[in-house]
Amino acid sequence: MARANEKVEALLREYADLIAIGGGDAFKARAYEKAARAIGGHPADVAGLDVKGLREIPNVGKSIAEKVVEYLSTGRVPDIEARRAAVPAGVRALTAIPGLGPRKAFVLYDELGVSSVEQLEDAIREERLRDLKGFGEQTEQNILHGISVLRNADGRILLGAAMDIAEQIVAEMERIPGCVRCTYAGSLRRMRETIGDVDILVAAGRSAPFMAALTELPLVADVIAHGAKKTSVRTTAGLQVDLRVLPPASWGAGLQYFTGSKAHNIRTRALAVRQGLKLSEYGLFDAESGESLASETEEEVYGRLGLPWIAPTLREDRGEVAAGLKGELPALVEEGDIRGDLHTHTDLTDGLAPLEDMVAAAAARGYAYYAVTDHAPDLAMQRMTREKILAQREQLRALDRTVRGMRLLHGTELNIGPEGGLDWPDGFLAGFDLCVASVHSHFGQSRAAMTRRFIRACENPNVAVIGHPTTRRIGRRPGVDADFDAVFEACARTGTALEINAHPERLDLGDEDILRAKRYGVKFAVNSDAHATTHLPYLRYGVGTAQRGWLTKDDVINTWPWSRLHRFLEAKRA
DNA sequence: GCCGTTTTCGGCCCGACTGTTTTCAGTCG
Repeated sequence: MARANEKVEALLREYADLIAIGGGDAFKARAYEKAARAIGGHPADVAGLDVKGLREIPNVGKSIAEKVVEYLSTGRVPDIEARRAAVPAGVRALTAIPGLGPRKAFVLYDELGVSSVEQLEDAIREERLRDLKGFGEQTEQNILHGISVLRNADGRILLGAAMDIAEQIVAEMERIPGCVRCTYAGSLRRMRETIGDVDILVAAGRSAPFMAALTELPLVADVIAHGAKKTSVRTTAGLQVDLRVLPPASWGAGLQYFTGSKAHNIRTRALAVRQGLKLSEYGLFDAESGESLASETEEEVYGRLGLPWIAPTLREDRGEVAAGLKGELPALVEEGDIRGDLHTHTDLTDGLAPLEDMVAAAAARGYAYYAVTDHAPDLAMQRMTREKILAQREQLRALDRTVRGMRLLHGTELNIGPEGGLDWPDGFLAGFDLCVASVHSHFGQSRAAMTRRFIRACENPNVAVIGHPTTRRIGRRPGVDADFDAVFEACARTGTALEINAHPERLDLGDEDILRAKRYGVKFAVNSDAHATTHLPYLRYGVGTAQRGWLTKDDVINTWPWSRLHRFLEAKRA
């Protein structure tokens, strides 16, 4: 979604990096980083704000607000351009190499004139680095290795892929004698949509057996660090995995610390400091006496700080600590609250499994209702016809009489055409229990046309849910450009739910958009979009994303009993 | 550069690991 916020965020991040490289005040660099993040996550478009409005955003003060206004009105900020002139862009690119930070990057530029990854490789080959203070032969090797890592895997991998690896490693660790507890932490536990590295925690008396076992796993390609408290490896897929072994008595403090986020930890540590306490991964201590006050469970640690336990998916410093202090944390939707999946496919279109198999797999998950929503004819390659979908309806109704405890819904996933039209006329659509409508083509329309297109779809009385609203594919394709605030408003006005598509390549809507949409009073549907029985469990990632958007059961229509969901669908059609 | 239930000045989270040093700086999370 192209908002001015993202551009401003990138600009401020660049400025922060340039300050760090230039050897400026580290706290100043961090101030710019904090402001960048705050603006990136701010719900309102900063393009419409003046200095006063900008300063109401946390961590944005007079100086940054003025730079942002200047940037938005003229496209230029002289201070930043001066920094750019002093430090070529290539030097900043060097800091993307793992193990090479701003200080060493600047030394390379200052002493050797290196200002690109290629020049750095040449300098290493010519052995020009080892004469520099703080550099040596090993550093050369580490940088070369970092460059190859950078080129092979550009950083983060999808939530689902990281979860698969983490769960394998956790299972291996749990088999080792002496393992008291083991789980994954970090951004994975927070259910971020992409994962930079996986943090595994073990509670045990001795660390050595676990450290050794990790380095010997077949999926390990490379041992990055191997110590008593921490071991880091890189998997064959290029994912970094950090293992930490903690004494069982500090499990809760360690889990809290390594779950993060960094910003949440800074917030909780600051809260501790104000109470004369010190919070580290080993526990919550009295700052004066050093006495340990809490460490065994996260509940104790948060409790001693005056907070209720905060769900990991909320720990992004989006106001969860303040809400916790006031007792106003939302009762988040949980996977167990989901009563049915409202967007699934069968092999009648591009799914892999026949109707009976999908229904059996859904029943095994304990759902109260389940919608089959195969593609409609405008997605031409699916070759759908009225006859085929009506035959499926017959088959589904017959199956419904044999399945106990689960209501089957016959639906379809319609295509929202370039003008906002749908595959079938209203009369035919009225025969479905539920229609999901999604954009599958013409991604490049103008913002105005795309916005009109979504709003027209919302205004169709048969459309209950807008499927994967931005149509992004994480890491492959950005979302379409539309005025989503206008779309969210239309959804709220017409009683149309927005999907939180749980497929790990989509997670669409994403957390930031969910937070924005919720302000309009929109309802959501967390759906798997399963094309195979094995996709039904993807729902967990959608629920995690919904939690990251602070959603409760009441916000999510497929947690509702059928009677309430039915009324919601009927109200739209009335 | 930002911020304030100790504050408009003086803090700003904290520890592990590595490689270079011989007590520490840089990097990372």
